[in-house]
Amino acid sequence: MKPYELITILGPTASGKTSFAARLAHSLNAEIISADSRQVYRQMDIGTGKDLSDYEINGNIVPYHLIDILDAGEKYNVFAYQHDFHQAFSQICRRGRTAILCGGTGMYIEAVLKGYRLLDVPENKELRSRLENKSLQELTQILASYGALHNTTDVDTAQRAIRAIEIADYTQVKNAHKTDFEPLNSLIVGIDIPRDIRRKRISERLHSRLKEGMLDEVQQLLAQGISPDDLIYYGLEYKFVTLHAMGQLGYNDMVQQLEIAIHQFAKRQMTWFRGMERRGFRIHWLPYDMPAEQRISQVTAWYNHT
RNA sequence: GGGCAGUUACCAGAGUGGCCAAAUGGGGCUGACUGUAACUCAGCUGUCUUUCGACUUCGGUGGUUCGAAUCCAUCACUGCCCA
Repeated sequence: MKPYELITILGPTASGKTSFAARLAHSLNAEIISADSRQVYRQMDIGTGKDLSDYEINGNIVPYHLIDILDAGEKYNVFAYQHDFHQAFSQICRRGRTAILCGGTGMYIEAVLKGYRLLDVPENKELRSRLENKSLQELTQILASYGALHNTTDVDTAQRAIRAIEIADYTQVKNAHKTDFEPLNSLIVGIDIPRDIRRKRISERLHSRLKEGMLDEVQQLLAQGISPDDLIYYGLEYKFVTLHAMGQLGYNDMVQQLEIAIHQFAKRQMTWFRGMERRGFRIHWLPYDMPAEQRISQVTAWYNHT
């Protein structure tokens, strides 16, 4: 069996994966590569639950990558992630250290582990405005007219169909090259947390983040000129708090709806991880409440024995 | 004490004699996803059954009727108004 090239730690939000990954990294003299589609943004700290203090173990900062690499409001996507991941990964390898991929964005994790072949397709505003008012049926026809589909994403909504057309169109016109990253052999560890405890933690964490100034964080982003729509697109915290800031949602409704949305998000994350297992990834689940030292020695043993 | 309104599945809430296991929304569960993924979308959600279907439900009880969530009586509870 081929030796592991890295360790992946995954789990739903509020499962404690970051603090575990940091302790593990500290113990293995490893570095962490984040797999979180929202923590890439600077100034989006409380709402994305960055908890940068988690990376400090016994006074040492565990090196981490792909956090705070973009300004809020900028665009990011799987392609960029795949690229950035490999840049960080090869640096870490060059230093002779172990890389720990840790995060909750299932698609980003799968993209790098599986070696998705992607193309850097920028947003095509002209194309989008042209497709804006078309029905899903029309869009499906347009997409079909491009011939071979370049992906297998469910094209079940106009939004997804438009992006698929954008990609098909770009592929044709520019004749661009796809990324060519190899799949990676990773030990995958999942943090297993019972649903009721996960839900309880999510609720508690939401309330403490509100106390920590989550509303101010959003206010500040708005004050800097970031458009409400962009913030709303970021989802969850940024969506509901922005709606509240814009006067479209009362405080209590915001808290209530946001809490529900985060629970639903955590469920979707689990659906993705189970899907990965169905697609052939072996995930080693460890209980969320197993003592850290025990988890570290277990993971270390798995990692070394491949 | 008197008057009126109400009591429907986890919640909200339609339904006012047969087409009702009961609209719709929310929640919950399961799932899809190689492209903005903290997105977006789909299915299920009384019980048993893979399906067909069978069975038990619409506050309790007792009636009317071929047939009742729907009509009548009565009891209980809730809300509002008058005392």
